[in-house]
Amino acid sequence: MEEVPNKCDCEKCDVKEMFYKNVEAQYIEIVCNTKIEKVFKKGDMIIEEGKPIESFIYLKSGLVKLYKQGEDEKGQIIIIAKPFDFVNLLSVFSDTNYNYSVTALEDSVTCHLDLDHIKNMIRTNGEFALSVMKKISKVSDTIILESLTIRKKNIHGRVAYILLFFADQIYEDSYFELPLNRREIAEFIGKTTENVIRTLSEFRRDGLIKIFGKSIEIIDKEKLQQVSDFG
Amino acid sequence: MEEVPNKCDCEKCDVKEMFYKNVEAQYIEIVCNTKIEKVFKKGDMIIEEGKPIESFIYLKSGLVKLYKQGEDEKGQIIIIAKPFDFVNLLSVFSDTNYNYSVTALEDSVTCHLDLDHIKNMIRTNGEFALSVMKKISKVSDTIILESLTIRKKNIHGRVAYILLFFADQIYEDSYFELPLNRREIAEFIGKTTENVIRTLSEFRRDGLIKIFGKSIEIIDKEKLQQVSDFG
DNA sequence: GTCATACTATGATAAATATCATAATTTTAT
DNA sequence: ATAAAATTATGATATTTATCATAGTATGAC
Repeated sequence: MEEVPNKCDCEKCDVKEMFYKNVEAQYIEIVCNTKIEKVFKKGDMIIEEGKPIESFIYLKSGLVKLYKQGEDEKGQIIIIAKPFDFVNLLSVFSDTNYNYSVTALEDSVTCHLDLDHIKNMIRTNGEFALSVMKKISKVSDTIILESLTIRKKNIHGRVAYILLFFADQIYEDSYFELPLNRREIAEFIGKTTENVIRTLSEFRRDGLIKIFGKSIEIIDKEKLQQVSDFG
Repeated sequence: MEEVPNKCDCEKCDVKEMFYKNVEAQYIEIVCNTKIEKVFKKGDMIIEEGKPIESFIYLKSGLVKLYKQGEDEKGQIIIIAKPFDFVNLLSVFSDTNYNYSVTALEDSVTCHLDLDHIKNMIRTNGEFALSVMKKISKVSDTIILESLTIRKKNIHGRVAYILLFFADQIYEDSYFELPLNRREIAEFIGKTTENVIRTLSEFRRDGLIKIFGKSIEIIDKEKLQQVSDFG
């Protein structure tokens, strides 16, 4: 992991949006001057469960997984987060230590803002406070509703859902390279690795997808959608 | 449902705590004067999925369930909320309509505060903003972590977990009346009604609990805890 | 390049859970 | 009070999913 101090110049940054819309210039200055960017390679751990929460972190580029690693058991993936989904806002205002870990699924860059500065801005700027609140609320909502959606499906529905999730929401392409291995998909959808593999093989046999190792091509999207919806 | 306008006089109210600690007297006045209390009978619907979010609601007394009701399928219970767990803060700052429904499991009283007043207070009072944020964050965290906890258990573990949840966190008594019927327990833990019933019967046969209709007495708490932890 | 290790794959079997059927019991409505 | 409806209960069976076993394939370390 590499540290790169940087000015606030990211395109399409939600946080910047909140800043520029709502925050006076001198505060932007302070926050930007203390901002740190960190560069992570695929597989690097960004946040470790149990460690103290020291800054306000969001993802600038790349892809990460949030997960919980219980003792020797298998992990549980909570969400896959893409850029500008905040990474650590689940507990950042309610807890002192992380309840989950975050690992880079692809080479990723994170922005770290001083937590006290952010809190000061919330204290002194109401519109900014409401923006942050809206963002937190949205992310929590998404996690909860997605987990309910997945939980009512059988394994076929769950695997189909994940494939469409990557195709539609992450890569916007019917051909993509899976950022998770089969075990991680299993940890995301709450099934065993073997059955994830088996289900993918079935989808391939039925002509719904093509599999080239970690690469997937969705062939019959309509039918895959049906499996996701009704499975 | 009965409407009762009321002053801010509730004991142990988290919101009042936030107010008195952080908010100037004139704001308290405004919020209190527009506060409405509503009285619900067991089984009454408090919030209906899809309806617009019009106020900031929290539970003063009683017990409620948050759930999602999909078409003709069975519902999914998200959490059981007790007094001073806010009821509607999951989406209140990020959405215009409810993503879930709320129904009273016991006779309940809710407090309704004008949403615009609350937002104004957040705008004008930083400490209050941080308090609200902390509360939202905490509730979301709890929901997410609880759902992960349940999801890694088998049916025995899940039923044991629910029984201990009511005994320890809701009623603080090893003897209590279940506020959910067997179908609702099933909707909470994501298993079928029949298997919930069967599991309760097994626990009874094994001497872990006694069952008198909806009333439960936990006989061997240590063993039930083991089933919850390792099942 | 080769070896070790992890990942993908598939079959056989076991275990867990859901579904279907039926009946007793409790609750609700009239 | 009684009928209807919902809930609780249990057994039999089917289905789904997990586990165990084994092997091929890919990947990384040296």
